[in-house]
Amino acid sequence: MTLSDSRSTTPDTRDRILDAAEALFVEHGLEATSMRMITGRAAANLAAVNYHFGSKDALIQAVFRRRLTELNRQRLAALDRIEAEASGAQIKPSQIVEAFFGTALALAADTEHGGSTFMRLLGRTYTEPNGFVRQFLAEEYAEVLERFLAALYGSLPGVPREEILWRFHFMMGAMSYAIAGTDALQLFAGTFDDADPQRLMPRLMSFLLGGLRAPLPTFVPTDERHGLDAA
Amino acid sequence: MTLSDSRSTTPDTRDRILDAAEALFVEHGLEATSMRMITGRAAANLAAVNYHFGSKDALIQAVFRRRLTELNRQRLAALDRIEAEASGAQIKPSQIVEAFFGTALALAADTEHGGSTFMRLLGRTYTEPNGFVRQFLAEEYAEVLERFLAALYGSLPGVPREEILWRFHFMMGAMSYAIAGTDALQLFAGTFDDADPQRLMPRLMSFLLGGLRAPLPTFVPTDERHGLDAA
DNA sequence: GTATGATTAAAACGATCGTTTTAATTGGAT
DNA sequence: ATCCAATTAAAACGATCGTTTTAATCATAC
Repeated sequence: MTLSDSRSTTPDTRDRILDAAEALFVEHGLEATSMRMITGRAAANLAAVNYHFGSKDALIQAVFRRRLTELNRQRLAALDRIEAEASGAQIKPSQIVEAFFGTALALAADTEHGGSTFMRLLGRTYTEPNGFVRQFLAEEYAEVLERFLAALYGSLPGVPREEILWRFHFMMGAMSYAIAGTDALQLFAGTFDDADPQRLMPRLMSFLLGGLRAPLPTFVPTDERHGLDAA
Repeated sequence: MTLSDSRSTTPDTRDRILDAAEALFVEHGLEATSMRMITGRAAANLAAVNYHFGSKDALIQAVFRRRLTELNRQRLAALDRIEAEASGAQIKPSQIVEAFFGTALALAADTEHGGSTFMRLLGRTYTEPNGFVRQFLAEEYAEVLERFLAALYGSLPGVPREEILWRFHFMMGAMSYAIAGTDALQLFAGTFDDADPQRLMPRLMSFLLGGLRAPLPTFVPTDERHGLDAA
């Protein structure tokens, strides 16, 4: 065997490196995390990363792929189940939203197996400037996005697809901030006591569905202000 | 004079460095942008950054402060105007949202004076892991956030403040992705033709207000699934 | 026990980083 | 014209980066 037996009682060097890198990437970012920081935290030799993964870039991909493959598999499985239960009938947008974002939030709530750590990393990586990371994420997400967007199109007939695409993008942003919330919100409001992850899910879901089902914007071609009526 | 006369016909070295750094920070990120890249693009000597700003960190702060001070000044002015016109009466949440996010989007639509460039940078910096950047942004935003959150609390009586705080956070995430949308969405959906910045404003506003005014989540203390009714 | 392949250890590689130092050049005021 | 402060230019600093090389150690099959 060459790589990743991965079925041993104590985590081998390869897994320790992945865990250390994941945690450090969240804490300092991809670029600011050095190989020496990673191998130091993993109690491995400096050359171990290049030996097991080939390069730092390959390690970054391995860190993301390890979690992302399983997350997207769960997402597709949830969508499959919904579509099977509907058996051709109309699917509610809330079901689709919950399948996509609920699965992610469930992983983000899993603090025992490092899922929470990874989701914080993933949330801030959607806007990562690093070119190869962006392309890698795009490829990893291609199938899932295609499936879920198609499902949303079908569940919201009459709504322009561009509008759905934008709103899905907005929902991704809200989710990203929701997951990173513990980091960012404490900077905003001094004391932010209610970071109960159990409440985060319904909070985000209400917000996302409210935004998704909001009245369509009335675009005024001139520079006249748009008229959104009150709350 | 010691620094920043800043009223000359041709941009001086200091301004050229700020513009170059701003553009490079968007393209490559803060850490991945080197002093040599900055001074090279600005047609300045390598030592010019340390001479005019003192350090790279100080330059980063200068890049953000230059735009952020004016943006937040406009935001507070818009809020002042709204509260003056209301003269004690109830203010609609849509007005507050538009004052905060509309001002930002207007800056993001200003491609002539680099406002668009900066807002893309700002959006991805909210989740920046770099410690000193986060603290700097928190300080720059402290007053504005306090004012706007207080205004939202007043305009949404009966809604728990924690809920408003979270939803404001979600709105920040949606706006961040909205501004970075041109970058990120083209990775998602292959051809994404409708990036008309004129339509972005009403699109985002509808979504934000829909999310802000969504029904409050019903939190179920057990692990029972939450019941959000359909679309 | 010994050979063999996988892994770890230790040291060094060239490159680039942010910063500093020293010198040259500029532009006004006297 | 001359001095002086501000700015620019050029070169080097030590530190750290990702990576590679070479040697030592480990585990296992024979």
